[in-house]
Amino acid sequence: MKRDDLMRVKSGHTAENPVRGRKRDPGLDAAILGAVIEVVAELGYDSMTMDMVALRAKTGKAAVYRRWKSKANLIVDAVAYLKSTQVDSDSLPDTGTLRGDLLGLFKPSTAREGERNLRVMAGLASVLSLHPELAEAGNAAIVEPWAKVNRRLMERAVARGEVHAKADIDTACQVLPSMAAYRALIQRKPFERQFLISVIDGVLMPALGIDPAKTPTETIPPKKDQVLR
Amino acid sequence: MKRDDLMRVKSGHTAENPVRGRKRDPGLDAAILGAVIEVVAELGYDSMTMDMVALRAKTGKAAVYRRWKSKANLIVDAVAYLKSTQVDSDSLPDTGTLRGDLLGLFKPSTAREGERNLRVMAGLASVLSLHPELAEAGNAAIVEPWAKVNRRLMERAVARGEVHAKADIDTACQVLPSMAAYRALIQRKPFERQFLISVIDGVLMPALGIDPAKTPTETIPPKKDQVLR
DNA sequence: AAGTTCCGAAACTAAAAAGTATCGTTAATC
DNA sequence: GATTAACGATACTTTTTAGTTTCGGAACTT
Repeated sequence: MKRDDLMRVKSGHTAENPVRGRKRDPGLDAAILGAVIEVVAELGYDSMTMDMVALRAKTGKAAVYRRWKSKANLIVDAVAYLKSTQVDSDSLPDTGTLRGDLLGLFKPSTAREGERNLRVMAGLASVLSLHPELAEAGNAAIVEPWAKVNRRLMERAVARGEVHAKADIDTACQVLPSMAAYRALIQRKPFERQFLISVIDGVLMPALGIDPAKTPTETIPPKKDQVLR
Repeated sequence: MKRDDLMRVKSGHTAENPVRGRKRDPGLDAAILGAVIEVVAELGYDSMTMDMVALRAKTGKAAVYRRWKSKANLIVDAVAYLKSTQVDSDSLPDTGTLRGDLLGLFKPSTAREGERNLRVMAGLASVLSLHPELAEAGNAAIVEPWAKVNRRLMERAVARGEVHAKADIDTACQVLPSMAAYRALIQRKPFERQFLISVIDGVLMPALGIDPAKTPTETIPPKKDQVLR
C-alpha cells in the first residue's frame, strides 16, 4: 500500500534518519483534530465531510489524508485528542461542603465544555455500534472524567465525615453526569443552574444522608438566582 | 388516528369519491414503519437505506415512495408509530411497595423494549439537532412515557404514606430513565438487573427517605440474582 | 544549488444512496 | 370485460462525498 510509506515517514522521525524535505507543520495536526471535534459536535459524524474539516482547519484535503488514511481513523484520533485537551482535575473546587463543591463544578466554562463534549458523543452515536474502539475512546475521553470528578468530591465528603461511609458512592457519582446527559442529548433542554440545584437538593443530598438545611448558610444565600456566584 | 386523515388527503380517498383501482394494502403501512424502526435501532438513521427498508417490509421502494415523499418524512411518522405501539400504562405493577413496583417495571419484555427504544433514539441522534420536530416526536414517544410511569408509581407511594409529601418527585422520577439511557446510549453497557437494584437501593430509596431494610422481607429475597422473579 | 517533502487549492474518480420511471401483474370499480 | 391504481422488481438518474491526483510554490537537508 502506498500509504505505508507515508505512515512510516510520519513515525520515522529519528536523529539517525532525518527527513529530507520540508517538515510537516506541527500545529496543523491539532488544527485538523480541533476542526473535527467542532464539526462533529455541530453536525454529527455522518454529516461531517472531509472538505468541511479541511476548510475549518484552513488547509486542504491533501494535508489531512497525508496524516490519516481514512475518515474513520481521523475520528478515533480526534476523540483521543479531545481527551488530551480536557482541563486537569487539579482545579477541583473545595468549598468545605459537598453541596458547594458540586455547585462549584458548574462554572459557565466547565458547563459549556461539558455540553459540547456531550454533543460530540451524540454525534458519534451512529458509529459507536460499528466501532467498539471508538466507543471505548469516547467513554475514556468524555464520560469517565466527569464521573471521576464527582466520585472524588464524594469521597472527600466521606473522608470529612459529611457522608457516612456505607453510602453507595459508585452509583451516586453517576447521577449527575447521567441526568445532565439525558437533559442535554435527549430532552434537548438547556442545562440550567436551577436544574442542577434540583438534582443536588432533591436527589443527591438526601440520597447521601445530608440535610440541605444543615449546610452552612453561606452556601444557601437568600436570593435563589445568585446562589454561589 | 390522525394518520388516516392524512393518508386520505394524500391519496384523495373520501367517502363520496371512492377510489377507482386497487386499494392500498393497509397492513403495508405498519410493515414499512416497523421496518424503519428495526433498521434505525440497528444501524441508525444515516446508515438506513430506503432499499433496506423496502426489503425488510417485503415490498418495493415504489410502495414506500407512494406513501411518503422522502426519507425525512418517513422517519417522523415511524417515530410517531413507535409511540402508538407502546404498551398501555394500565398494566402498572402494584406490589404494595415502591421498591417492588420499580423492580416490577423491568420485566424482561419491558426491559428489552426499553432498550430497543433507546437504541432508536441513539440512531436518531445525528438528525435530532437538524430536525427539532423529530426531537420532539422522539421525546414524546420514548422518553416521556417512561418518566411518566415512574412519576405515577412515586405519587402512589406518596399517597400511601410510604414517601413523605415534600419529596422532590419531579426530579426523582427522572433518575431511573436518565441513568438507564446514559448507560445504554453513552456507556454502551447492557442494562442489567444488578444496576437497576443499585440505583433503586443506593440512590432512589434513600433519596425518598425509605429505608430498604424496612421493606417487607418478601421483596428482598436472600438470593440476589433471583430478586422478584 | 539540487533534491526532497509539505503546503493549499482544485480537478478528478468511484461508490453509495435518494429519488424517479418502467414493467408485467394483481385487485378493485364501473 | 374494461378501466384504474397498487403491487413488487428492477433499471435508471442525480447528487453527494470519500479518497486520489495534480499543480505551483514554499521550506528544509545536503
